[in-house]
Amino acid sequence: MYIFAKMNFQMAKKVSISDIAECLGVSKTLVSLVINGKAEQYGINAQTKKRVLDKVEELNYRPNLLAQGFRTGKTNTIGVIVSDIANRFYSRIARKIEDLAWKNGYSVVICSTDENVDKELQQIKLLQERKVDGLIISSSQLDAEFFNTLNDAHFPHVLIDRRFENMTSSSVVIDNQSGAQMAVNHLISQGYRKIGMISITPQHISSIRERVHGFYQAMELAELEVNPLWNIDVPFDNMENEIRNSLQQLHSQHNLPEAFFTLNNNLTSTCLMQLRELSVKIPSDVALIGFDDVLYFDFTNPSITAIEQPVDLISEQAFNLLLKQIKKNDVTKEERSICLPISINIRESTIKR
Amino acid sequence: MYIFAKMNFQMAKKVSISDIAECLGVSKTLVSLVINGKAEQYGINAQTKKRVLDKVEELNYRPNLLAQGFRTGKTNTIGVIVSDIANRFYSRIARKIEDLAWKNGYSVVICSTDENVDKELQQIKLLQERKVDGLIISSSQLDAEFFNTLNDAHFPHVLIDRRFENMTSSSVVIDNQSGAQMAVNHLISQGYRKIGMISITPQHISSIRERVHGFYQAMELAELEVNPLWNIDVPFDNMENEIRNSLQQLHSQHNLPEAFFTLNNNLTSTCLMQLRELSVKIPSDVALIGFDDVLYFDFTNPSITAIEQPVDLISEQAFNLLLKQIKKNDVTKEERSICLPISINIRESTIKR
DNA sequence: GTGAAAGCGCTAACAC
DNA sequence: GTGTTAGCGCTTTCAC
Repeated sequence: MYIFAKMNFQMAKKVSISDIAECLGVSKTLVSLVINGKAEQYGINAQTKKRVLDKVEELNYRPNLLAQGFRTGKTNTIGVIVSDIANRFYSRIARKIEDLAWKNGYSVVICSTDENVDKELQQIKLLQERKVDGLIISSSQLDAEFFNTLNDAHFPHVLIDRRFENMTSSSVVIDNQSGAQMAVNHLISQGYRKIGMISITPQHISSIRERVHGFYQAMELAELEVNPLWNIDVPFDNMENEIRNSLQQLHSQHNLPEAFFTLNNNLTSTCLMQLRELSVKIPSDVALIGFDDVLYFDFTNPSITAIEQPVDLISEQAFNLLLKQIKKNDVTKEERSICLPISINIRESTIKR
Repeated sequence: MYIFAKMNFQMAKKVSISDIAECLGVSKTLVSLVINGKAEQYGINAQTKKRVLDKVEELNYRPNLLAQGFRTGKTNTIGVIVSDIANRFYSRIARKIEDLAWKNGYSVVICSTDENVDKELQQIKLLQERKVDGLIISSSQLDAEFFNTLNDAHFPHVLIDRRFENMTSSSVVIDNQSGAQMAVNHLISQGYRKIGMISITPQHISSIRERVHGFYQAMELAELEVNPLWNIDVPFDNMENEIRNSLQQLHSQHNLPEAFFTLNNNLTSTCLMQLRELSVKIPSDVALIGFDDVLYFDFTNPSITAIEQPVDLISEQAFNLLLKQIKKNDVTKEERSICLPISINIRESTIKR
């Protein structure tokens, strides 16, 4: 098999549809129809069909994908736009999407936005010009209006991880609010009362906003006070320094809360590092729970409790929704807005001894 | 800027080069030449040029990239093929390449092979049919002959991370042998004598083979014996179980070595987990050093000593080599084979107290 | 059942 | 300096 494939490869010369036609003394049309599986539909003679197919095999014909794409406007390529493909959450999603795409004959073009709107916009435009058949996108800071326009133009696309109010586009997100509540309630059940939160700006990103909302709601329901000093808000591009400074200050004032809830895996890792640096004991001095679980939270010191997102499911649902649009199947109002449940992995960082 | 870009976006109708030509009463050729910056070269009147450019602006003309690609055979797209884009080493490389590509006007198509030769071959073929301008590839199990053929055909490509003997293609790898020696020597300098190695099959992958070789060489130079029982060799797809079993057995026989050298970041993580599971103290019972450093080795328990690969540099050099080939600049025999130095990050897991 | 021909949007050789 | 023309490889309408 391997050797055979390799041979095929070497031979890959440029044989076109008209070469086949000429060889066989038939028309290009016929060849095209057979190749595209429309033989039956057009009532083409079974023998003729076989002759074509055999010749295709013999000459090892491979269609010129560019010509095909040019002609049809279809490229069998989809675009994936996220803030940073090196972030573990997104790289896992990308991997899963790539697998599904491969199985369905699609290639995947990847773009990282760095949470930059202009870059994101340029990337969407470029991908459209490249005539990708669809887009799966975790949008930084565009808005409902923008995607609605895209939707009205019937350009297949699915938003993941983040979405906008009053948006008619398809989307797959997770239940951020419940996730945050689950996190806070777990802390409360362990007896923590003074709870702080470390979040990231820009805060209008829906996933962040909903997590923040969930936090406040859970605190309110438990009739716990939210101390603004314990709510640390850091910018996307200077996380580490800002977290260090804030924690140092609280620590020197002997004013750390009993627990921190961090809003994504990067914040969690950074927070862990900085607390260790300050020799703050986890969880005895300060407990730590994070949104978004990653493999290594299992063997850090201490291991870290985290809210887990169903990465594979997100990818699958998003891909299915996209494929549906590409195949021109209607996506009903009910189908197009998917919200998936989260779960919690409880580990040492929140267990009171 | 944002609003403006959005407006442009909405307007994106299909205006072609002949629309411009017609509007202006000039020929398509002229428009094409101006747009492609060949006005001077063809001695085109500055005024005419301006008229064209203005019209392009006014009508918000955007070239049809598919038509362009079809005509020229250039797509401003490069392919990146690795074993698994969700692996942190590769996702970081992909990210860096993507950045460089973006800055140079290229898009990136990503493919994961799962170390499967047939899949890899199919992907290379597909990308070639899609007429990507070049390929950066960490090849699983192809061979020098294959890539030499590719090279003879002047298809731009660069191998990273792994390469083959007698290969004429460009490649960027790291100094695996020295890295392994550095690791072993560090262990020796800390007083460890009984040193084991955990490696992965298929072992003919050059990076793995070289690391193994470096290990043996360093042991020999130090006149230390290599105990075959301490050399654990696990398959790519069943790492975890095999490592667990081997360690359990050695542990129950009270025959663990004083230190383990693991050949990639996955092996390191898995080994750490399993040793912890067995309540083996690191480094007092067994020390641990890994090839390939990742962020979180800094805050595991204990933190882990590791050989660091210059990820950004690998990406940069590979991209530059690729660009050079795409631009038809000669890559000399000296330039085409790059081997980058590694470094060591010493942490708790190897420090004898 | 099959073929002729047009044309997608662009580039480039050649003509004037 | 600028225009004419052919054609990349494919799909698709329409004619026979």
